[in-house]
Amino acid sequence: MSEQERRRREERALLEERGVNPYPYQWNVTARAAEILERFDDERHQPGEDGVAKEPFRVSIAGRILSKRVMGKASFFHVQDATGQIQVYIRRDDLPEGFYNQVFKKLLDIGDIVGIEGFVFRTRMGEVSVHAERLELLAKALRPLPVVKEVEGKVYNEVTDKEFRYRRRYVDLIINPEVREVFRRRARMITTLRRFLDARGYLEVETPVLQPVYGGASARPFLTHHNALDMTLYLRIADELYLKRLIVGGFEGVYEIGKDFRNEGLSRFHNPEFTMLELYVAYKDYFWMMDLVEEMLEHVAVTLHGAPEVTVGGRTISFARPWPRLPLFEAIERETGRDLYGKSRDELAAAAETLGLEIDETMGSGKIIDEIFGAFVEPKLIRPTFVIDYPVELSPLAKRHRSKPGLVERFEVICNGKELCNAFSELNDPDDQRARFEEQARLRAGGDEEAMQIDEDFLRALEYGMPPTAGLGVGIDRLAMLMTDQYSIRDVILFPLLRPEASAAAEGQATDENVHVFRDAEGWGWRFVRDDVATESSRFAKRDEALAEARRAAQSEGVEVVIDDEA
RNA sequence: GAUCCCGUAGCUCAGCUGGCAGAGCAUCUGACUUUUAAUCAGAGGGUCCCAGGUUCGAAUCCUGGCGGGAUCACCA
Repeated sequence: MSEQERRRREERALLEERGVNPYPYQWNVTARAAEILERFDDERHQPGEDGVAKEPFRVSIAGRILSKRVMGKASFFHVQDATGQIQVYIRRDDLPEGFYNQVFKKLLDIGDIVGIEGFVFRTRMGEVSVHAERLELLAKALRPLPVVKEVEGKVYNEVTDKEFRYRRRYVDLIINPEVREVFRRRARMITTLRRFLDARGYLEVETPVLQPVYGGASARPFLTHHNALDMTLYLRIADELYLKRLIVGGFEGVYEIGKDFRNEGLSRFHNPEFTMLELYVAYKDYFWMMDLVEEMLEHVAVTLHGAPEVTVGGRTISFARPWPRLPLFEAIERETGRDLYGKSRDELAAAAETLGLEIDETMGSGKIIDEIFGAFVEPKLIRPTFVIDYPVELSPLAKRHRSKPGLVERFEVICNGKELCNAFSELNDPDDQRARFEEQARLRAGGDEEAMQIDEDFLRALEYGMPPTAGLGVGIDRLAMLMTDQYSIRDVILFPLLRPEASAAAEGQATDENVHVFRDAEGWGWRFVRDDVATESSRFAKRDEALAEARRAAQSEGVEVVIDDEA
């Protein structure tokens, strides 16, 4: 514990000795900082010579102390509430005997949460402030807050360490107002989407996150286990198959905004859990859906920015309708000079190799086309663009194109070089769907861990008949990155996934019930203790090898793997 | 998974070719009743990420590890 933390605990004890509860129950807030600054009127509210205003502006506020300037028998400090900061002026002689010298000066710190009653005035230096007549501690902070100072727009001692900010987002939010603004804007964006869809009569629904069969996308899932039923469950990788069941059920427009989980790497565009909007509308096709997406995202941009233009990374991107609609193969031909439509797998592989891409045996034709698109086309598409008509191999849930053999009626919206939306005319022929699933099963047997599972119940639902349907998925986090001008997905997710802190692993969950991975002089190993009988592995040179073995052992024992913070 | 960069006080950071661990803010003591990065005088505070090596001597050099960031790969 640092000196400052020890001191704050002592202060708390001294407060308790004086009969002050460091954690009282409530405070009656009548005004917030931003609103006080806005409403203050010098004519009516500023006290005159006699110290009395025409109309005294009395307030009761609450917030966190962010700075403290003691000048003998009077002090100034800034308090921050949800709306911003306001200065408070406090004088010894306005408060009960001893309070100012013994409590305010000695026992209250930056970071403490306080309530203040008083009247609003403007100081000689011109800052609208609250003249405190009563001050009460509402919560004692035991850890010191990083002190960030700002003068004329220049910020001093700014906390720039990303790890600190992500691991202690609560501190980040206190000291970085622009971070609060990002998440407010994200919330406004989601509200705007919801209102847009509600206004059209679509039903917001919730479908299972825990699924016995996962599907709706190509991705590796997270596994979990249900004890009572003794069964493996998967965290959903997409909502799609359940939402389409609801279209079978007779709802004509359903949507869901929720988390999907994909057991894959992290990057500035990928977090293992992320937010997706999915929408399904009966009797519509992908052309109709393109119109809707344009209208919806233009509306979001205008609502958040007042105009369809959005600035991202110093570049202006317009969401104004209409957006270009570019067939996938045309886009590839435009950028590579090669017409790949209708080409065989081997011809595609040869083309890709002459373009400098590495192709291996396991890659099918759809995969090769996707590689070429990702390398040569996607990064070039900056303004929102519909890329349409994908190869059927890449799209096991999309309906075959009405006129172009080998393709499906599918579009992606690419914006700022990255996929933002994915949509299709939904496949509703149950036999074709079964054939597509079976093809996926073959890929799976061939080692493709991302191939889809056969979902028999979904096929049964289609056999009852699903109307023609248009479906859409929107990556909400990526849309939020665009709408808030953030470079990394971690900056639009409040608590992005990080490796656990070493101390957390050691203090938190380490029990003998689990398989422990450790490191000693001989290398990495694992051990497991049950009924005082220890099982210990031989040593591995690499942590990952020991970890993989430990996982196997843990799975067979039905326990967790714990990485010990030792050696 | 690969490559590069980073890890020093509560925060931001300096510390060169190896030689007593530093600054500003924060904290503590004192002064100061309209200050605002308040000011002035003083004080305390360190697992220099961890382990090993080289060396008379390591925050500094070397190796390995841990954590983070960036780029790439993977991933629609």
